Amino acid sequence: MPSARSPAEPARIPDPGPFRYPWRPSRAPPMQDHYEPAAIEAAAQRHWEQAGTFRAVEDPARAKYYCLSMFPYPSGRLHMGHVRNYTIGDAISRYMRMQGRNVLQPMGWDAFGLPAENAAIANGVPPARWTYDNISMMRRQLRSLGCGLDWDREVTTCRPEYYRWNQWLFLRMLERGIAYQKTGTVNWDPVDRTVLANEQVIDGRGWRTGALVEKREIPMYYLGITRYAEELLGALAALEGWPERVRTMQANWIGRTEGVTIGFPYELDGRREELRVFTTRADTLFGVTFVAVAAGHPLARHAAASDPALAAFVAECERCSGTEAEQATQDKKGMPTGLTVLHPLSGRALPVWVGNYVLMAYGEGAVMGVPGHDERDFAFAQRYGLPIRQVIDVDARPYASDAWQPWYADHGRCIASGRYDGLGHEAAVQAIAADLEAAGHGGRQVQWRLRDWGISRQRYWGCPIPIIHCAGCGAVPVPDADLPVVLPEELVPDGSGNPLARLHSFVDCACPRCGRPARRETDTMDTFVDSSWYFLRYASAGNDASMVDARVGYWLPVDQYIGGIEHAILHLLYSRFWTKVMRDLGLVALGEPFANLLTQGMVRNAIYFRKPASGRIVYYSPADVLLETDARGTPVGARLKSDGLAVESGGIGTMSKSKQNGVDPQAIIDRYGADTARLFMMFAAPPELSLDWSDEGAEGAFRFLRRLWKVVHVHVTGPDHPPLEPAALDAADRELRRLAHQTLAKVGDDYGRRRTFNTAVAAVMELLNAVGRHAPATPAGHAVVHEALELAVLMLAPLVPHISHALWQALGHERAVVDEPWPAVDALALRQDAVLLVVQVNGKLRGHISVPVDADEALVREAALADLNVRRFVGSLAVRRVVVVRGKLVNVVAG
RNA sequence: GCGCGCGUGACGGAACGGGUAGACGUAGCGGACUUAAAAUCCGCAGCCGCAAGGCGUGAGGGUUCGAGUCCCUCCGCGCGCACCA
Repeated sequence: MPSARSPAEPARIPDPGPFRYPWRPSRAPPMQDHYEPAAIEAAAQRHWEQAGTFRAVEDPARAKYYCLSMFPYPSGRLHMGHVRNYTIGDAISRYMRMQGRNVLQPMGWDAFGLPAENAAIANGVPPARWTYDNISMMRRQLRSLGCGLDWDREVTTCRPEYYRWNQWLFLRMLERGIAYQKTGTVNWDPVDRTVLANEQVIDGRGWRTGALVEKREIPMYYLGITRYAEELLGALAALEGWPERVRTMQANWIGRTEGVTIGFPYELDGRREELRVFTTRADTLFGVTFVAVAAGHPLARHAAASDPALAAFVAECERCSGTEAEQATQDKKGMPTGLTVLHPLSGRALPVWVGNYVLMAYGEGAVMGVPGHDERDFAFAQRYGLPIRQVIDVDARPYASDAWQPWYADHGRCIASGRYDGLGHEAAVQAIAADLEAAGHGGRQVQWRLRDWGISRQRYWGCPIPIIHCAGCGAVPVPDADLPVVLPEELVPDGSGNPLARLHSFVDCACPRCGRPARRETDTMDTFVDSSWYFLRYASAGNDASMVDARVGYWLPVDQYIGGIEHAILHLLYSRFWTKVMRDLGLVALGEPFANLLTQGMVRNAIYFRKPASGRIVYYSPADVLLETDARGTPVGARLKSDGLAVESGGIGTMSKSKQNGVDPQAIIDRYGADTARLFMMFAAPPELSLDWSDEGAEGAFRFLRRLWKVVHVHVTGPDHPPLEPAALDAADRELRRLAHQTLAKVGDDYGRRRTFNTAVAAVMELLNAVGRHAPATPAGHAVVHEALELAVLMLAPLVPHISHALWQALGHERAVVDEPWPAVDALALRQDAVLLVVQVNGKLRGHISVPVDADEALVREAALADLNVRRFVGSLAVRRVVVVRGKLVNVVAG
């Protein structure tokens, strides 16, 4: 996903000032000679807790940095995706902290949702109990991971003190008409008598009952996100800190299309009506030979009322159209309604068909059929024997209606179109739109793909919608003074409808308007509502008097948001919308909540399975499989450890329960420590790419930390050394020192600008390898090693904070490493006398030359041409040109 | 079908603005240490070749002194999504 490469950190990093030499030749307290992660991780975490290190306090004098990872759904245990997400966020947070920023890194729980109800159905435990238990478990796991989180700002969306503000803002939207009621279609399980989520419908049947799912029209609440379509689309361009890919996806989802709405007049029961369609190809209007409507279109329903065959077809269309994707894959089918409409310009009569490929939700729910120039209409016309008419000419190419050619859909000049003949695409669209408008049959229009956001869910474990239904007054908003409408937490759903609806103490109430007995709304809100503003609440934590307060002005926008690519559309779009609504209500000053976005890749693992003759595939955990390799290490087969028999490889896939290829992060933390888990996650791949789990890789990360520990141990138990004097070093010491500062410059760039933690780790590994090879001959040499080790520990501190905490102490420091500033690069250390240049002849590598760093081009050229191997390859050829790239290479062009 | 990406050793990946392809790690091989194994340390390691050298970044073409990187065509894989009219 390189297009989604992390953007540059736009904020200016303060100048750290001149380089200082902070070392004291003090002896550190005695150091354990073995790396024992459990003990040092507990000690480091205890220190942060006692010092309140990560408690964020607003301070207008300091530049803030709001680093936010998407909060988890409390499903039970942390999975590797969480570990990756929170390690990336923590690394960025700790790095920015070292840069002197006032960092806020909060955490919370997206605690409402369907899995809690499913668990309740399976185990008979109230969703609340299950959810709160999971939260305690996962909070403990997050602490053991060592994330620098401000737990004082924890947000739990299933708590009334949070969701009361969902209700409060919903009422404000209702007052302004942004929230409104209309009917919507839901999946109805006739056996369980309950509404099913899309994911609970499998092949058109209810997941528990297997009953054929029916469609039902029920009243629901909607949020008018389409009013913000223009702004949501337009503002994308300014979100420079977002991956291009996500912006494109959102733009496609919002889907702005310019076209023409065309009304086809008809008479029905003596009344003059118009069938409206939307098209981007108004220039093909004279090629229309039929009009197709969606199964849910009023005309289709009208015709079906008196035609049983059509009624059956309409019912069939409606049954299988669970999702739009599903509808997209089915065979294109249709049926005539027997009705006709008139062409608005030619007056010709056109048949009206019902087509299963026409979407009720987009445009007008009807399309004009132009088989001559639309591939889908062409197939439809061929199947049902409808006329095909050419009305666009492209370079006088011969048109034949027996087979589709791709160029039929190209723009060209109108023919057989009366007075529009000869016009090009744009001119024809203009002219036809103008004439339609003059005739009162339509005109130019902008169409959006985006639809309003239906938030009603017929489910228990969610935020109650604050409405009371009164026989006399209708749907009455709950008065602000009566908020929150508290969700009772002791109910246990059993799969047959919403248990709230059967709880009289919840449902029975008095109408706030007339006082007569009334019924409380039992629908709850879509959980995307909860996650649409939690990032604002972190900045207003604990405020019982208002939804948000002035602290939002300090912390927002989020400087860095980190989460999975699967949220690229819905969550991020809803959050942007919600923020804009709050802005328009005067609650916040900002219009976009997330300045920079990092979408992390999936965590994957190998998949192994057997497919027995009985047919059902059985998956095996990679931990239970032994790989066989040939002499070169190429895998040739795999066997199950338990029975020694072969298993098939299913490649690599996202970790999932169904594929049995998940790895429990807790097991890794228990075995190697949190630092190893974190280091492996950050080293194995750049954050935006998918990451493949590898036991050996985790082992390798652990090995590196153990070696780091050992190198520091050997150093601090070695001879004393004087303070570093950079000016008086021998060549080898100077070289190590140059590498150390070069590495520091690279790692700072990798963390801050590129967000490529994997290459930063590789660079520190190289530095440590060099330190291991370096045999200091003098006390001054030990001072250089000391500096290199200190820099290594500081550089690794954002990634592996626990071992860094311990090693920093061992190197003789009283202040905790977490409070240290990011070290400054010593420009003097980077200075080199000579530089090695690559020499090519005709673009091929033929040698290297060493030249003074300030050598001019003539000197470099001369040195290159003097090189023996260069002379050998140039031979008798004439040197036509010598390209010199300063500090890099010389290319001798000969021929 | 459309849109957006991505194809580099056995594997994960590196190569940042067109300038030494394969950093770093994993797996592998050889050696040291050990009664032995593990751990650790040292070394080898893209392919062909004794070497000199040649060939190599999915395939083919182009631009350039120079292409993994830019452009075109094709193939494969992944993700997203609309039969969007």
